[in-house]
Amino acid sequence: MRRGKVTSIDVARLANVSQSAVSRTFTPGASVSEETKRKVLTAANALGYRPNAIARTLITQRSRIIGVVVAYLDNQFYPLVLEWLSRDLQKRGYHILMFMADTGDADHVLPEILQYQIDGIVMASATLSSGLAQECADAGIPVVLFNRTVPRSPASSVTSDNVDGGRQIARFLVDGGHERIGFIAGDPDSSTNRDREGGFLEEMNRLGQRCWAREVGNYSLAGAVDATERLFGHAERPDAVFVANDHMAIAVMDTLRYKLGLSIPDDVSVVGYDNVPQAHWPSYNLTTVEQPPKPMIEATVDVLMGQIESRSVRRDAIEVPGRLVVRASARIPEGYRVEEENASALELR
Amino acid sequence: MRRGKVTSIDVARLANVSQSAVSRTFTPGASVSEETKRKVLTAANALGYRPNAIARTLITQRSRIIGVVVAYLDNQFYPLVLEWLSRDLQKRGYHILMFMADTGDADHVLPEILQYQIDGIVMASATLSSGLAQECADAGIPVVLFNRTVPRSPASSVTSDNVDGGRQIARFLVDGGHERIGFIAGDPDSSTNRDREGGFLEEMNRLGQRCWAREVGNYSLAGAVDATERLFGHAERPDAVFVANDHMAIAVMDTLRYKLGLSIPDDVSVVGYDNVPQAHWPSYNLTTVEQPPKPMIEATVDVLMGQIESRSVRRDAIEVPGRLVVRASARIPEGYRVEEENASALELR
DNA sequence: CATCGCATTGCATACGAATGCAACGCGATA
DNA sequence: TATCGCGTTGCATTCGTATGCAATGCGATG
Repeated sequence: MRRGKVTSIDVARLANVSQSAVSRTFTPGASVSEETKRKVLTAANALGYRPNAIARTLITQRSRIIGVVVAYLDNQFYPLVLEWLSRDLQKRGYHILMFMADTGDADHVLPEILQYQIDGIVMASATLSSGLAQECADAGIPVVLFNRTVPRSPASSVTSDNVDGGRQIARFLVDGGHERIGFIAGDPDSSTNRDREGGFLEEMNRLGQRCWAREVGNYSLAGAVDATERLFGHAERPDAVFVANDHMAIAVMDTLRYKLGLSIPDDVSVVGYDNVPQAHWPSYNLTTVEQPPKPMIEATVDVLMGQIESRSVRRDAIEVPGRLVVRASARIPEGYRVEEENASALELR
Repeated sequence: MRRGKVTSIDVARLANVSQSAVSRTFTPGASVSEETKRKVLTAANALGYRPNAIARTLITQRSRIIGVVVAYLDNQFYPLVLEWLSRDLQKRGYHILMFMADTGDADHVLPEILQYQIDGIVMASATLSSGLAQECADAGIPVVLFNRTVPRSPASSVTSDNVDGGRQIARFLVDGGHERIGFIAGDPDSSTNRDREGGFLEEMNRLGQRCWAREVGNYSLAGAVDATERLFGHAERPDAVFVANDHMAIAVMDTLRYKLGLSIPDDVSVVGYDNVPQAHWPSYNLTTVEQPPKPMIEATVDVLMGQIESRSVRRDAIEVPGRLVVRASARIPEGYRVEEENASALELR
């Protein structure tokens, strides 16, 4: 009895049928009579039989496991993505095998991943080199870069329109009458930062302004604090900052208020990116661009399932629109509608 | 070449050895000469061979996979646990298969879990009935309840000393001269809430006070907001609140400040539990009891590895001490040392 | 009544790696 | 030179399930 040692053969024996019959009973669409199925289910139930997913994987060449690579989980955006992605996949009979990458680069975990015969890979807050992405493609394993793109990579990607988001923010801040608009960058090598900054600068330029100052925060809290101190360490300081994501923006706000004694938005406007749950906590009330998690996750699952079912690895690139969410952390220009939060501003789910 | 179709047989053929030799090369401690090993590794490298973990699992009866069941990830405590647990396990060659439970009760995901022949289970922010825990024990699968206990369950558990934490908070608040101390409970059925509340009430009693008022917040943000409004909705209001975890305490603070216009800690002291990263964000500066994640995770991994290696499922119950972390959200009595945060209060990692 | 077709069933094999067992080779020893 | 022992090696089997193929039985049709 130990180690869940009930096999299809045990069930077959008890039900007086062949092992094939047992297998067919648990294979949707297989050819079994109602009568046989009933006998098998009764026996299976009596013995507490559960099909062995590992053995099934070996023969069908499908594990129904998706490898998810993450580099960090302290930016709240990612835990939420993980939760919903997992629920979505679970509904379809798939499960997540987690891999933590040390830095943003996940190449070193790939060999481990490949050992598990997973059906697909999702990279979130981590990137894969084109070389390894190609290797996955050759092996017939679909890869989705979540919230990232890599130029000539064969991997698929799901992102929000970061360039447009950057533009919206530039317009919003200029419309608000700001004249010294600064930028705190995330990881300068990341596609999210490049796109957000690119759109932002482009639109600033179109509107006849230049980015007044720029510091790098590397998407970390400590980096954001330092960047803020550098940015505001001079006699003349910015009257607005665009911070490349909410995670940093919150640290920026705290630093501005509690270390530099500035008032938001009276002394300085702050805008972030992502719309993480904390962004509408009353302490922050952060104006930001939403990256809609649900649509992004749905797209990710669709891409994966599509490629898995058709057994063809393609390069799908899905981009969902982002939406400016206006709250109170930045001066509000004429014509912008302030986000109406739920009855309680803290109803997060 | 597709589907990573390189098997140990292919390698054996190329290296002019038997399949056994290939297997032994990749099995630490097996009997192979240096010479053979070299040939095999060369061939394996040339073909890009990776042992198939699924096939290995089938024969060795060990998957090196730990099933982790979580009910939600919005309380920051859990993503961090997940991250570190995953890193710890990865170092030892184990990986996490994630399961999301719908409510706190995880019984319905167990059948799915069992199909994957996992070597152990960790339940975090989710509970298993004693019946199913017993089933796992019978199947030889160790189960660790993380941050939870269940009375007569055969499952192991790792917790911090919640009773003592509750006592420390009572003492701290009474020492602070508070006279109307309220409590906002989490999930009343959870062991964490019971223990924290139990220790708290016991010590209050010992010090000659009673809990002035109590509301239930169910460990959710919305619940905490409502509980706060009920608790402070009368003419006479508490001069201190103990909130059963930080996640809720933050919502409580925001509600007190921005909805009720109260000042912390001048009008009311707030104390939480867990010491999540947000607790030392300058906006909150929350006094709380730390549940030390690293020791708790180490204990969890030790328990799992111990039981897996000895092939014996026991009921280990590990309890690590908690520590009161004094910050600025509650009036500070004589004799308590305020926590010195790192250079930057935002250096979280 | 003979024939055909379809649905159901069992047999045998395959998936990829680990391992008990026996055989082998080599050097050391008597 | 014959024997012993140890370190290597290959053979054959095993893990638990899925599935192609052939065999069976049944009712329907002519």
